[in-house]
Amino acid sequence: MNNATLKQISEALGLSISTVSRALKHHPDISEKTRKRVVELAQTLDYEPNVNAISLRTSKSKLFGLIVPTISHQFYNSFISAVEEESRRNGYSLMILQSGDDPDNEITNLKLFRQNRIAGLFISLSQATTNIEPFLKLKEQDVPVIFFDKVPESAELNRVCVADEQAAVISANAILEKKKKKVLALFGNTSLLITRKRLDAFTSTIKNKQKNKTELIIAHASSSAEAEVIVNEKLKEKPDAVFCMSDEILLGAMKAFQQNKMDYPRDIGIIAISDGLLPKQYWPEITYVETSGYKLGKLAFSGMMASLGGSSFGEELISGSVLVRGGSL
Amino acid sequence: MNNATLKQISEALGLSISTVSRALKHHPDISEKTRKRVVELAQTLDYEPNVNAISLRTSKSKLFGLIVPTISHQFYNSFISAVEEESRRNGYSLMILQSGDDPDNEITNLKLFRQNRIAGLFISLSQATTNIEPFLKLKEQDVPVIFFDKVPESAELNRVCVADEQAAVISANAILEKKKKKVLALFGNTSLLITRKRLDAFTSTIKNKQKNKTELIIAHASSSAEAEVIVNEKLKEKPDAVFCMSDEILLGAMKAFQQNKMDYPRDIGIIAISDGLLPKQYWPEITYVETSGYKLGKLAFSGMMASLGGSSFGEELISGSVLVRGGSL
DNA sequence: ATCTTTTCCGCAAACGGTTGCGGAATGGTT
DNA sequence: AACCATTCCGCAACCGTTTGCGGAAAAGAT
Repeated sequence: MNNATLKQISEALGLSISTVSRALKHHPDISEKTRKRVVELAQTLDYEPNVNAISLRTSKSKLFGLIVPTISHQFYNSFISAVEEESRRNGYSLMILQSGDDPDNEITNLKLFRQNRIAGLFISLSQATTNIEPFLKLKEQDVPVIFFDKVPESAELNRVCVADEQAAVISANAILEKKKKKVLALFGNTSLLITRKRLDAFTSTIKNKQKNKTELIIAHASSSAEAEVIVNEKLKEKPDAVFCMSDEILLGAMKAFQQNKMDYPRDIGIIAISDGLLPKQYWPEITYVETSGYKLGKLAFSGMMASLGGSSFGEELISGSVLVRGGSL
Repeated sequence: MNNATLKQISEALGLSISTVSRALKHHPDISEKTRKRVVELAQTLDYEPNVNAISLRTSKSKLFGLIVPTISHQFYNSFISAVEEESRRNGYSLMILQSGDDPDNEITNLKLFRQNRIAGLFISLSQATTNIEPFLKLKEQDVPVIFFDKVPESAELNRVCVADEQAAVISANAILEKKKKKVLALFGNTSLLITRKRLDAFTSTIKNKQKNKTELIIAHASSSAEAEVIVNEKLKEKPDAVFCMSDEILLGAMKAFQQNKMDYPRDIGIIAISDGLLPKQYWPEITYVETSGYKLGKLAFSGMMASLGGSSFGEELISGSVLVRGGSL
């Protein structure tokens, strides 16, 4: 389908294939004169080494796989951008697949990746995934697996997460600082580790400062639509602040706000944990605790390179969850 | 890096490599007895044919490339989902790269794709791309190129677009139907064919129905932030309807609405051309003319398969742009 | 003139899978 | 017993690249 080969160049120049190969990679055996001739022709012919031949020979590909529940999510978008950037800088390519939050698709994707002989895998698990056996099998075959964001519980795996507890604590403190008395706190599905971590950190922070006597209404939603319904319902209890643990939930909450013509921050305060894109879509902009997918991507990539180098690491947290003040609290 | 090879299976079974190969693909030369033995062992060994070896041998890869300005866009997300689905169904893989709306990145991405010997390319051009020479070169090497959404002007290329004119006409008619008198119409950068098509169709539809004497304020914005500023400004002229030709512009307009505490549809009507995700984030939901990335993706894929089969096609339009009524007009 | 370096380059095998061709083994027919 | 057809399988070459090894040619040393 494509272009020139070493053989073609060698024949055109009356050299052997091996000489051309060596010339192209500055092997000291090759004279400067010959090298120049080769390089020149290679350029005019748009020669690109055939990665298939190289991969076949070395049994090493320069391809990473990445699986996310959906790319239609700002957090993952920025994560992907970071990994893509770093991959390129390090001579790797990246293949992106979506699980659609379906464990079956994860398996299918995994098979595709194995066929393509990926050198490593980044994965954020689907909500329903319980069996991580297939991923371990990959690991046994010396293909590093980096779990990120939605990670399994087993501790000896390579995991990269945002600072869940920290983000929740910062959120809780921001709410307490504003002397809110009745907080509606919205979380995702508790089957996810990430949910439980944020939930625990948030509630214990609120409760430990008993002098405030802040009341807490906790609810769970596993989709925007669900969050919308719940907020519509709970608004009757007149909370003076709402906390959303994710973009998805924030979206539902904001829709409920609009339906009830809530005037924030006057009638009610709102704060969320977010990557930062969605909060800026509203006016006043939503106050949020930033969990950067981009930074996490960079971290995940360095973890991958370390794993390729043979080292393994426990769970790592990204440090800088930081409060970004909008006008919503 | 990975698993079993034909050689390993053949040695374990005391057969030759070729017999194993044939057994695995139901070649009639192989007896049922032998085939069963082979298939069984292959399964327990998790045998997967090495795509590198196959690609190397056939000079054909089962990999498509796809370039979009950014994956952080609902229209492209759904387009990608469609192409991904179809690719999988047809035994292809998909590699996704972002140009970041930068022609230089497009070239870099193209190089990556050539190294990976892609079998075909889907691309939505960056705003600034003027030189499509490199894509033509690909085409000469029998790698079909399907342009979609942001397409170049040359007519003999394979192009797949949404029904731009139709969508604009539907929007204009919806506005006229509501007897609006002063319409603020927001468009993107005129360097894009897509902008000019929508602009022309929209304005001529409005103007041709002179009995309405509808006044038209036309403005251009190439980002959300710009749209926000413009709407804030133009709101002083008291339009009674706003038209946004894209999600990006709608986002900016809505922010300006919120800043001015506009109560739509009471104070002002709004309508947009969109894939449908963003309009549903607001309440009341925004009335929009749907341009489905998903459908376009399906169309693009069938175009790709046709091209691989040797046929070429002119510009194709997706038929069904349809009005989805929210509560905003 | 003979021998040793140095410089420069080619041979060949290997990575894993496919496939045309030829051939051994088996069974059946006279 | 001689022959033919059928069934089943292996040999070998090829895709493009890399690399250890060995060797020819040129240059230098004695």
